[in-house]
Amino acid sequence: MPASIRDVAESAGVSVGTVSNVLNRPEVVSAATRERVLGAIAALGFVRNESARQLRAGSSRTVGLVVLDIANPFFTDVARGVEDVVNPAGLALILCNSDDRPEKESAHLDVLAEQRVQGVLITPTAELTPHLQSLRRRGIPVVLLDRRASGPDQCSVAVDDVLGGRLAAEHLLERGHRRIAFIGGASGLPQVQERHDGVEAAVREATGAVDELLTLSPEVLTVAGGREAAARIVGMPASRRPTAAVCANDLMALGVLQEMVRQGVRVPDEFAIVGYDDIDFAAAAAVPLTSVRKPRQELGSRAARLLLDEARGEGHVHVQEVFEPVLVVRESSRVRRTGGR
Amino acid sequence: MPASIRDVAESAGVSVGTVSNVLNRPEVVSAATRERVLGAIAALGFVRNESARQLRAGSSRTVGLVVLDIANPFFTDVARGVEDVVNPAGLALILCNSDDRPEKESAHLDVLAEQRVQGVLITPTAELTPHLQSLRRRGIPVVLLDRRASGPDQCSVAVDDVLGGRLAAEHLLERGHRRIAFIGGASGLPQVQERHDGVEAAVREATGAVDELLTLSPEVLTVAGGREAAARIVGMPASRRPTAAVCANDLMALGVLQEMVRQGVRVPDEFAIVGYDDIDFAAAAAVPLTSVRKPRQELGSRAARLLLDEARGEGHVHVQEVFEPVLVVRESSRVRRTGGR
DNA sequence: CAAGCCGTGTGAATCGTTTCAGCATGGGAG
DNA sequence: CTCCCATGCTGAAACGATTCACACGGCTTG
Repeated sequence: MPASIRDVAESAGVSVGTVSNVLNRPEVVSAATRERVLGAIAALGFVRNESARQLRAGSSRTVGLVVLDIANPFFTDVARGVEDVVNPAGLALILCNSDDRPEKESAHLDVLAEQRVQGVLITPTAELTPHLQSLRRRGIPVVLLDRRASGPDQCSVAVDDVLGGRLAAEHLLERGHRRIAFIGGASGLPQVQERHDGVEAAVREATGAVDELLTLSPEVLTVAGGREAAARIVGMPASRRPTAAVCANDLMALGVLQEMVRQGVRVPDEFAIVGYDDIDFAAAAAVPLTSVRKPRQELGSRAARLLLDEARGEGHVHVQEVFEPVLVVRESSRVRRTGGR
Repeated sequence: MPASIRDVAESAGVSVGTVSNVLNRPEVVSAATRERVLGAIAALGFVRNESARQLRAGSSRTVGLVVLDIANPFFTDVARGVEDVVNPAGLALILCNSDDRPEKESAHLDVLAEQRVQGVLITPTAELTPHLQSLRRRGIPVVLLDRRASGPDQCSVAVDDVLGGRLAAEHLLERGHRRIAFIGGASGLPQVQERHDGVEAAVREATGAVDELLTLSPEVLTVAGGREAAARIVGMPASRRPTAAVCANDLMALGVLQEMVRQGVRVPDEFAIVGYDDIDFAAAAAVPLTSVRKPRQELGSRAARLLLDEARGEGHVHVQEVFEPVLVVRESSRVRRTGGR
């Protein structure tokens, strides 16, 4: 129903080839003709049909971004970094939310493949779905985001999460904490596992044993999950109860904080909390959260640049970028009245 | 380069029409042929080219959502509501962020038009761009989100913001506050204007004058904007300084809170704050925020349902839905020591 | 036994754009 | 005057899937 390039051509009294030229290489068309064509385009309200162009061109002007949790500000910050690179390049971003569910992830990847996106940025769920492999086999660039590539045949942009976990744990150990909890999801995400490993290593080095490390795995990596974990901690006998927690992300840390406050446990005096990601809301929490900061926006923009480079082809070399996290100390882990150095 | 339907047909020894039938109406193909074709599809790794299908079909399997600020959790919650309706319907969601900038909004709308989306959900910037009108003229359904339609010729899903503003203000007035600030952006968004009007009306009714209402317009409707406004308030002489603020959204309320805390102003004792939207983080703030709650997810899902209905055609009637907001009282506006009833 | 029907499958037209070989036209160089 | 080239435009092929009229057997039916 909408006007096509043929209608424009007819109305301007030229051939379709000329209209296409006006659209794509205006310099080869004489000024007079160009004006006439542009007039017709405006008069008819012509809008190029991207499907047709794309069918001819073989690929679209879009890239896909698949995140684990769109409600987590960490990912919207990442998305903004991606957008800042991708839009100026004339590409549109299709933002998908997998909710950490492999089926949703696969479904989204299928759609992106059908759309013939130029490439996909993804923070995948724990197990890498075959859909991801098949995308790559089809020659569609895939860059892993916040997750290290398993081999040198793929780009990835991640953060040294072992270090991040270690920073968090060492900070608590220095503060005199000995019984520490690590709160991460049960989904088996490698990022989370690495954070755990960093914490564990630090605890072992400081105490000579890891018995002191309690690992809790709430169902989901959200505020609700944090609350769930905190409730379990509060339910423990005081003799075995940890005095501090490292959370695998800030949402869970906020959940832990909320539940502790609700149960009358004072933070940080009776229980210290360290989060991860350092989202903006961490600093604004009831008790401002100590957190492991990642360069969120830069993570996204760097990944997007790598993707565009790979999509351009021509001597692209795969890069596995690893950023260094930094610990930001705030109120939630301030030195304890009772213990400490 | 990827396998086309023709390759599949050849490999399975059937015509392309038959392959298409296997894909779209499997029941008209005999079981034996179907198996053979499916085998060929799997063997070749065939993925349907959506552009080609769409070129023929005339419209795509996508809808667009344009929001003012992707970093505002209010909008991600809305987006989730949209997704919950749209994905099960077999449609993909293209999420766009206008950052409250008309140029970005227009650019996104152009892209969506070229993509031939089934429809667009949008929280528009202050002035309605001509691009929006031209979309509608092209027969593409547009549903306004969190913004009332100006006429009965369009669907919209909004919240009674005059009421919301009134609820917030009456609450503060009951608590004994007289000099009240309204903190909203300078962008001229009608939603914000309506919240202001509600506050103003309540103040006038309670005090007989509106002199007591101070309106501040930070540049942006974000945490930074809130901080900016708070700094100005703190800089005022105590005699004229407001004792409470209604903020046009929770991000700004959080910013106000942060700045007040930083400047040593006690909340709520010296300064009370009411936010708007009731995002999850409002309850988790340093001082839990009183806020005007909107049904965020439902806003999105309702709008999406209206959009799908309109896109389906056949006797669609435009609906201007208005939800009622509810005030959720928390710590940031608890009764003052000094004043109050 | 002719007619009609059902179940399967074929093949060509079609969607709207891009691209490219090629055709006029006219002007300048030789 | 002829040759050549540049400029500006044309027209058709191509992209890949869908759809529809139609063909072909084999059956039922009257």
